[in-house]
Amino acid sequence: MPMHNSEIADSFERLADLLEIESANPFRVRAYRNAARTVRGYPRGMSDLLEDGEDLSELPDIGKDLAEKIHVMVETGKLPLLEEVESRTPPALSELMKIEGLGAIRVKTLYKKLKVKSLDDLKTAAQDGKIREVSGFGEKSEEKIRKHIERYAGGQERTKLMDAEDIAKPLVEYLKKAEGIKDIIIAGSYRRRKETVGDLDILVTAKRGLTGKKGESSIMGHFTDYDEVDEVVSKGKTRSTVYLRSGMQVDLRVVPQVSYGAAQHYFTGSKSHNIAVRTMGVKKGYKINEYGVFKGGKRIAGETEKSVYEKVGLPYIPPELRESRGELDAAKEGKLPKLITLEDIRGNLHTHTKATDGRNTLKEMAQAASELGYEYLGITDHSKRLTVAKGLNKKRLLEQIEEIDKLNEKLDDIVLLKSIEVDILEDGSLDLPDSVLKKLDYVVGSIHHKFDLSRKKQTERILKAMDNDYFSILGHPSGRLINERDAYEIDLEKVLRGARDSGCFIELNAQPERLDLTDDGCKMAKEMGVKISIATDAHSSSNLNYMRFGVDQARRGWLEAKDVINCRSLKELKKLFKK
DNA sequence: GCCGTTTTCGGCCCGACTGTTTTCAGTCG
Repeated sequence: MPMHNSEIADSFERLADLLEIESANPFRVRAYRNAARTVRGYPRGMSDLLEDGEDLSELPDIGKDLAEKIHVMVETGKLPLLEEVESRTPPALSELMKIEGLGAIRVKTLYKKLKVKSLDDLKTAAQDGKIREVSGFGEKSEEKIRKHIERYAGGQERTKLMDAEDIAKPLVEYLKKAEGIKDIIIAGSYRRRKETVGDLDILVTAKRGLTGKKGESSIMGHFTDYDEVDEVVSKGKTRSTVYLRSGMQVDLRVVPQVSYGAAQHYFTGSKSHNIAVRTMGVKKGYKINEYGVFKGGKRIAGETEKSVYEKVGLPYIPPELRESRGELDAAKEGKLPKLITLEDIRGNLHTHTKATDGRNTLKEMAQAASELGYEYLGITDHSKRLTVAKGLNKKRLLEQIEEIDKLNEKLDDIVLLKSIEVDILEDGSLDLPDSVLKKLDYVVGSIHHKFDLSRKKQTERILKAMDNDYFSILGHPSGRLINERDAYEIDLEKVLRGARDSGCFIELNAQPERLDLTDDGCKMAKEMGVKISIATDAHSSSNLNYMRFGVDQARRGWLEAKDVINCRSLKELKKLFKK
């Protein structure tokens, strides 16, 4: 079993924590954290890179030493230095640092003074009132620790973007009512449209005259008075942090208007993108922070994000690209993609109806799609193997084909396309015979069972399915459900190559809990010349609106309208489906 | 431990906020 990037990153982070507790050189500690971030965010597996003979020390923040450590980890599954450190410092101390308000120094103090070696020890010490007796701690610290142990135990899973929207939108509406608020934006990974977000970073500017002490604190007061606030962690003139009842952490920051762009840039991240931009600024003799771009103490830019990028000689970079995945080089060379927008979408190629597990009729789906301004809507009900969804057999599919033909005669502003989401069986054959598949406009094939095949077998299964003359689009290619079910193992590069060679397309499933293909997957597909279908897998007419989540993900994957088949006209699309 | 148009040594982001202090250390982002 090859070591996954996240496991390598976890080991580096644990090592960094323990070294920090041991008071190691802080820059060495940071080096491990930086390396962890690089490895965690790297689109390709370290083991794959090594297999291809790549030199890992070429990666940012990975030098000779860490390249060798990764090599050893991939080979043996072990990080000897971590084991050595863990033999003299209790490994669980690393976990204690995840408790809000506890850093390396305080964890070390509690370990030395109270022999706190684990979360349980910490809990007991807090309950017994021992912590307040340690110098440097007090009653309040002890109370906070007690509270945050519970919060930590309640889980620290990232929130799906759609759920984050449900939490953020009413809060933003509420904040807008605060006296003196001028602009408001949710920054952070929410603005980068990442599939999940950790916390909400809300940025506001206040009206002139109200940016003084009084205006800001009234905004903060309004914020912390919000009904859903469960706990106020900190509250200051320019920054406050709360936990909502949902468990979501929200940071609110107030900046003056002249700093709005710089602050947006700073708080939108990603961190590595910001560092790279700041470094470019330093080389030009500027200092860039959340308040602006400064030259010798004088602000020379910062009211808009565009002005910040301009000062370092770059065009505006859309938030979705700010992940240090090559966007700065592309921007320097004037090669940023012209990202796809929701308006580019002309149809939806994966939807279900009442015939299987959908909620609406063909006609209702057609009408809803027409209202969205679509030219076409593909109907892809399930095939017979999926009995729980009343999957269609040959006879019922033929009936649906007839029904669609009839309906199309009556519809004048939209065309329904005949299709199926056919199950890919374990051996790579399809769940319905070619004799019926060939009557369809196109075919979506998906895996709904046997998720646990080996990577090799799962890949071969898909490759074989795509070889079928009538196969058009691979549906939800990894099968993952965010926070619920891991992706099944596939060699995506091989699948993409297979798709290219057999004239197939890959779906970006826009369901907020799927978002499958990933952003990195989209980018890889684009680089390999494989086109994408962004589709909602709608099980009701209202689900058609999930398209925007798919478009967001596509933008994170650098996709342009020309990379997406459902940005084509119906005529062009039909040509694409002819193998 | 990484990095280099100030290149093999000497830097490595820093401001806001809290709590425990009595002028500041620790944490966070």
